[in-house]
Amino acid sequence: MENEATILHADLDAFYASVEQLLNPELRGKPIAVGGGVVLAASYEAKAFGVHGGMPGRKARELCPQLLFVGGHFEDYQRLGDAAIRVLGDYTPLVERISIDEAFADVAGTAHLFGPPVDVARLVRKRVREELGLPISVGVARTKHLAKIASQVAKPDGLVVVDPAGEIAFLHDLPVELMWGVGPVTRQKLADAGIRTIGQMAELPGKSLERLVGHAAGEKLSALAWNQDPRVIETHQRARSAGAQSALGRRPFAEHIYRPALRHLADRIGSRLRAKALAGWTVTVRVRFADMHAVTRAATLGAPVAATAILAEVAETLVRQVRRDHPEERAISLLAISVSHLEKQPLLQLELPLGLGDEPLRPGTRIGRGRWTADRAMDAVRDRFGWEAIGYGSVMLEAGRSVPEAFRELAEKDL
DNA sequence: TCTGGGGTCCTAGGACCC
DNA sequence: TCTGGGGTCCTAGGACCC
Repeated sequence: MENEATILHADLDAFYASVEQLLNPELRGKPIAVGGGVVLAASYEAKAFGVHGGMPGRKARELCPQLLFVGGHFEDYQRLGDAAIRVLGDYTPLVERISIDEAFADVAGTAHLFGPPVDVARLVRKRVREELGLPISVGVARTKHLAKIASQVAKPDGLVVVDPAGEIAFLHDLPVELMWGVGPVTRQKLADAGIRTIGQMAELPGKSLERLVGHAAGEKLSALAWNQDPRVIETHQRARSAGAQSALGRRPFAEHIYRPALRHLADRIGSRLRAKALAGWTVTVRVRFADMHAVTRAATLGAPVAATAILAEVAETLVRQVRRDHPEERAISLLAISVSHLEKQPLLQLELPLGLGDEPLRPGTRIGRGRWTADRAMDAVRDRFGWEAIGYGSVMLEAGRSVPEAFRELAEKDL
């Protein structure tokens, strides 16, 4: 069994852009970008001009003057992404969703029902095309790493099967940046050492690779280059942190700016945590200055927190520390809060003394006055009437303004 | 007019304990 | 007074992924 290619990696092509072209036939065959200030997704027609996700809208327009910017149908993205993953789920319970538009599946145990993995892959592609109207690429291989690379090679709208007998031949001619874990920095380091293909990386002595990219990354990349991938399908993984961030443009580093912004971020995180009965011990704040250089400050508390007001107060204290440490910085461009070391909360939240002044936070600071009841009441109102009904939700809408609220929710991982 | 948002994991140094 | 090593936790920063 282990020598058979039973892992599928399915990846919807240019997902948001494809949905827009599905919903509006006039957009089909044309270069389009979802987003505005920043490109969230580009159609293949736009990619031909060099436009890609994450690119500033202005640069995209320079590359492709006829580029059409379209508004996001965020609810449709969620609906169609869910539907595509459900198609995979029709053939095996072993589905690991990676993001809104991407998932692994292991069909080892269901061949007697649906035929060999290649047949399942063809069926999935056919059904997603016919039932949802979307192109999806699928890679089939013996490991997750090979299946993922195969689906990338298959794009757009293709199917690639890696025969277990030909894995090394398939892998070794490909460029290193197709590997999981090789981003721009590592790609450049490897290029500087004359390494461009996975085969060249495999030939490199392990020690040399570790000197280039560090111990852990070196070991992982070496194993992958030699086609050793120990990862298995994991159907549900617990979240390790929950965070929120907001780009602010360029604003004064002043309390009347960061205080309401932090309130809003704390509110988003707090309500997500409470919805899953989670709380976290460590609060991390990130402040990005006008020159895009960023610093972080963290504090591990004496009790896990999920209350909006507590999160906001801790975050404000940490940001004040940043301001004290960087008095020369006059403007900020982004604020972020993250809560980690999460744990499941018992039903009752204890009332604890609050000890936060202007002095720096120290590990073990006792903190966590309840405010649980008020937060839960607010959460309940929102469950019925929506996020905007109550609270800090609208405070930052005019200030933040970069990305629609709905897009944030798409990016949220299940906690 | 610069440059989104939500995550995971690793490294390195210091504190602290044994 | 000086020397020492291992283990763990914490913080800050960075690379990477979608």
